[in-house]
Amino acid sequence: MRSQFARKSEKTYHHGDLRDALIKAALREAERGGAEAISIKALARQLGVSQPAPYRHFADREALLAAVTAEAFRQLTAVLREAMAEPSKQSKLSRLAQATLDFGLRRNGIYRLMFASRTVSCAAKGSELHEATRETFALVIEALEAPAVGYLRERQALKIWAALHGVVMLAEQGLFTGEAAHATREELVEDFVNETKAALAVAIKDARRRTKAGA
Amino acid sequence: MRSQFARKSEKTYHHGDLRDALIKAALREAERGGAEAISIKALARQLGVSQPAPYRHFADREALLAAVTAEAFRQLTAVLREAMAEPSKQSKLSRLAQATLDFGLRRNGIYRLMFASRTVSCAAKGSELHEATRETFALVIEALEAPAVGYLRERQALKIWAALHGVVMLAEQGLFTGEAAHATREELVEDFVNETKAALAVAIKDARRRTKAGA
DNA sequence: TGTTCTAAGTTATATCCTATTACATTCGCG
DNA sequence: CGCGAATGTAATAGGATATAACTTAGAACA
Repeated sequence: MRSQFARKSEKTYHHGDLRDALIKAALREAERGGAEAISIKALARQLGVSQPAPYRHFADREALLAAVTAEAFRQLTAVLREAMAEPSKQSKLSRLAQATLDFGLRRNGIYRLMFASRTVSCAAKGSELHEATRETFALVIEALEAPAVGYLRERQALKIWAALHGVVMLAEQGLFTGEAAHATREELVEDFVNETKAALAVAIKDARRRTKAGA
Repeated sequence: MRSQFARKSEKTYHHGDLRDALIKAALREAERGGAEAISIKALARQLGVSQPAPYRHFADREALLAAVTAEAFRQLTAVLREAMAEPSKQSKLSRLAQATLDFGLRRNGIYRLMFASRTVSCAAKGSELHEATRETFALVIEALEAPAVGYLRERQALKIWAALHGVVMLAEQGLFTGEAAHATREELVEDFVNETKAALAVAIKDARRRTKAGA
């Protein structure tokens, strides 16, 4: 693999790994400015190739965005997996939650690309992007550290996942800076984490009791 | 006020109320397609004025988006106020929550304009847009139907507001259509509503007990 | 090893969009 | 009624997406 820097000096006809370089460069652009900041023309310029060259690798801008978003989801998955793996007094769920918040705020442009654009909802069922999002969600379920009892886990995972995104969104909007913000974002996230744990414990106990009664 | 249709037939030099017509037309465009679907040029064409005419009313595209977003917030506020006002067996909070979900899904393009773009976070403190968002949030606090005890209300309002947005986001992403979706969106929202009520009741009772002890 | 096929570049071009400048028209107020 | 400000228009510059037709080099096989 030839880097985009090598390309600039060596000036070979073929870039070597333009597709990958485009995704990486697009991620950098999205980091500040979200999806709107991604311009195929500008990327081509950056990488030292002609303006239409990227179209050899992506049918159109949407296709590039989908690939970039998929890569972003994989990065988030990696970050969350790492956060869950490191030894800590906190629960896995708490670490996943705080890591999500951190990712959402620190890399907000990318985060908006992932959750606030229509790219994901347009992804077909077997697509790279669709798979990447499902893998991330699977990690949320794993973080609950609860046995699979019907769909209880999935339901609680959906709830905490939704709540987390809401906190990131409102934080980005600046709703935490006014007089309303006597709760920090981290505190709110921890609230949601604790409520999730409690609800999950109750629901599972309840389900088991019912199973026993039925047997 | 002269409508954009009158403009087309009468063909007067001055539109009459171009600023307002632009905002209304832009809202229609945003309804399908979000912010990206708003093109100043296309709007001008629709309204039968020259392409640069809109720039007499908005410094640039961002300024138009801000005005459109502010109008969207006012519409949401109106919808929520109405939902809260109508007689119902449900609590005010529940009605506000379900109405928000409905708005977020039915008018998703506009919703994304309001919550998923950087327009709001860039709004200056005294701006029209900033005021419109604060008014909406004030309604959330009102829906709690709780006395002001410190910042307890604000905190719970933030939490339910965040959770609601999360549900809308994930629903739009299609996370409710897989095997994980044995809970409908409405059920999840109702869960959050109930948790909020419970948490609020506990917190207020707790705060009062402490006040009494202190007195 | 040499030929050829194909993937991955290039240049040229069409079309759309934002935004500015300089000019024209009309509204409203003294 | 006349003049200035508000609100239009035409012309134009510059950037973006996307396609078509042409070119190059890498690989694959005789």
